Amino acid sequence: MSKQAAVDVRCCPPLSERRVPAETAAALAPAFKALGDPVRLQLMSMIASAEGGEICVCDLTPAFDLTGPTISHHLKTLREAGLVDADRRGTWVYYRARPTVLGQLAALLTVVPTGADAAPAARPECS
Amino acid sequence: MSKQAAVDVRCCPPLSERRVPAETAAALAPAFKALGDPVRLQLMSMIASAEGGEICVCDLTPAFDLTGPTISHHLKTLREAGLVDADRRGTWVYYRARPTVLGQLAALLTVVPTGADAAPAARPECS
DNA sequence: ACACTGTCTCGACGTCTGTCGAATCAGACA
DNA sequence: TGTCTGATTCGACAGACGTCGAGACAGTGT
Repeated sequence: MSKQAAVDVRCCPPLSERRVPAETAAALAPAFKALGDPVRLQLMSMIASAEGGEICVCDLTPAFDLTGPTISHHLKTLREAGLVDADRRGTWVYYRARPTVLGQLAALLTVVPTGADAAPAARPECS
Repeated sequence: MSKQAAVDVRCCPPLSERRVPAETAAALAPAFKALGDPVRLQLMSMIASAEGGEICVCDLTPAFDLTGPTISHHLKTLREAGLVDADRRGTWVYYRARPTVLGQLAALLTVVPTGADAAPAARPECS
């Protein structure tokens, strides 16, 4: 308890809109740092895209060439960054994404189409 | 040259939409890692929100309680992550944001309001 | 009660990171 | 040319990070 403090910050004016104050940077940086490892980025994706909104650690671990303790460590990092929630159910532990925090980070990085375009259509949608 | 290789990856289906493949994670993680430091997050913001789209290192350095070399080191990190571009003009060096990469990261984190989702309003929009 | 399975914590290790001061490089201007 | 200022690179150091094996903890089932 008392961990997972990160990202209490009010909200999220785009990075490029106005200068991010030091406290906001200090609160948000840990979340970015947590995503700054390939393994954790994949874990985050597997959790966020899981059927039913949650996924068992037992499905996460075998997807990597890493030991259980190492995966557990990475999950802890994601948890402490406030990006995911864990929930033990019987023998297994399920992880669930916290869309709010993810949304804050996305909003912060959103590139405002400086000039005309005001619509949030800034979703490259990829081709 | 030859540095700043990061983020050549095609594009950006939201993290929560489909599982991010290992190569994509490996390519994108360095960018998140670069933003995972409070100082660099502030630097990135100052650069991205600068008037005229660019800002002089001489305006960046005095904004922190850090030495010149340290700021220079952080700027190099942002450069190598492909997040900014540097441009020397006479005595001064100007930094400019690369909105494309920023947009990719934002798209990746975007929370799709996928039908039955606990969280309403995907874009907190801040109040 | 016991054993078994799944997950986490602990301690250790080598590597990477953030910071600094000193030295170097790039232009401007006498 | 020489000197000055702004920015980067270099070398060093303490601390943080990613990884592992061993052990502890939580539930299930016999």
